[in-house]
Amino acid sequence: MKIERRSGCPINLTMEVLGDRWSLVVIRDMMFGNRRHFRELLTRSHEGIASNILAARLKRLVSLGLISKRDDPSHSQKAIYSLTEPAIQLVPVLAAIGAWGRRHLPVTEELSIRAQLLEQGGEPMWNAFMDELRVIHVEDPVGGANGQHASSVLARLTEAYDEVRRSRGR
Amino acid sequence: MKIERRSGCPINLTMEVLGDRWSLVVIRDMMFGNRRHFRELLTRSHEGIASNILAARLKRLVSLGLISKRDDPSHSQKAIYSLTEPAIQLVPVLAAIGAWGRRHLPVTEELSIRAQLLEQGGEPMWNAFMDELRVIHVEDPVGGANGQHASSVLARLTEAYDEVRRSRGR
DNA sequence: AAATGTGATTGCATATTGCAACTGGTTGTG
DNA sequence: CACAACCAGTTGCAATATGCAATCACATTT
Repeated sequence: MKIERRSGCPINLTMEVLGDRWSLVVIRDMMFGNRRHFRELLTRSHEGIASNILAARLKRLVSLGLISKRDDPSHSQKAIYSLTEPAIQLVPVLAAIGAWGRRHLPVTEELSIRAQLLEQGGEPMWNAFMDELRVIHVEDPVGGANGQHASSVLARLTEAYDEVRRSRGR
Repeated sequence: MKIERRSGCPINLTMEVLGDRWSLVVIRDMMFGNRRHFRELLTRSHEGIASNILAARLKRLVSLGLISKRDDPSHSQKAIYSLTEPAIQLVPVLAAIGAWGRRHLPVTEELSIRAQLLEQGGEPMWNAFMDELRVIHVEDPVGGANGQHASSVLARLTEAYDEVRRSRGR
């Protein structure tokens, strides 16, 4: 995948890589929702990404080295997508973006509770979260995709999210 | 300006507002380069943004409330663009993005020195910087556009940038 | 009067996005 | 074994966005 490189500015280059409508949303779903298969990303997306766009984004992110793709041993047709180290290091970026969006945009409570916890947790929580992501995406992507690892930060975020959803009647 | 609102997730909503190739680059130039006029943003852009795209982005960002536009008293045709409070609060986001880009993308030294200093400075520096931005963009946008205010953080960043440029022969 | 500076707009080609339908294959079930 | 459900995408097509070069109407400076 060619990246334009109109300048060597870190902000510009990051926008050339992630400055589109969907890339960060896909990474968000993989990171916070542990969506690891094409169908999961497609059908459980709150925003309703189109299948051709999802396919194009996944291909692009793989070629840029932000995510990896491997066969799922349980099903010859299934593929497991995993975050790579560069994408895992986007945790502080997503935390900052989430904190900003929560303050300045019309977010809903259930979908912003995780951003709030992540902001409150600060750097120690981000580091713990990144360590967990390394286990389930890099060290054991297959087991990680199947939920075979205890992840305390991810579990706390997910629990808080489910809690709000329940209390609002789902 | 309509924002789609495909979901109330803070990350999604932020991408609906800022998830394109140019918006954050324009905000970056206003923030770190104090570019406050159309021509400045157009001709002193490292990336060479096209004039119609710049015009469209400025209009959009004004309508979203991220930047404001007022007449320049020194020239009846000139307009001064200023960051508003929401855009000023993007400082931590840009710091995180700059830090990530500096680590994972092929940045040049001269264009990443500011990202490095901003990362090292941490939250105290970001807060001081945001205070300075409030002075030159919100409290006195006209004087701020003319460089009439002492800004220690911005001055330090700019100085470091000029220093690297000189030492590499510009 | 002429040159330059100002914030844009226009025309046109190409690229991206969004949506719906569809493809070729695998797995699980009665 | 037949058949439905599941799987990762692809295809066709319309609408929108981007990129580039030229141009515009007006203001200020020389």
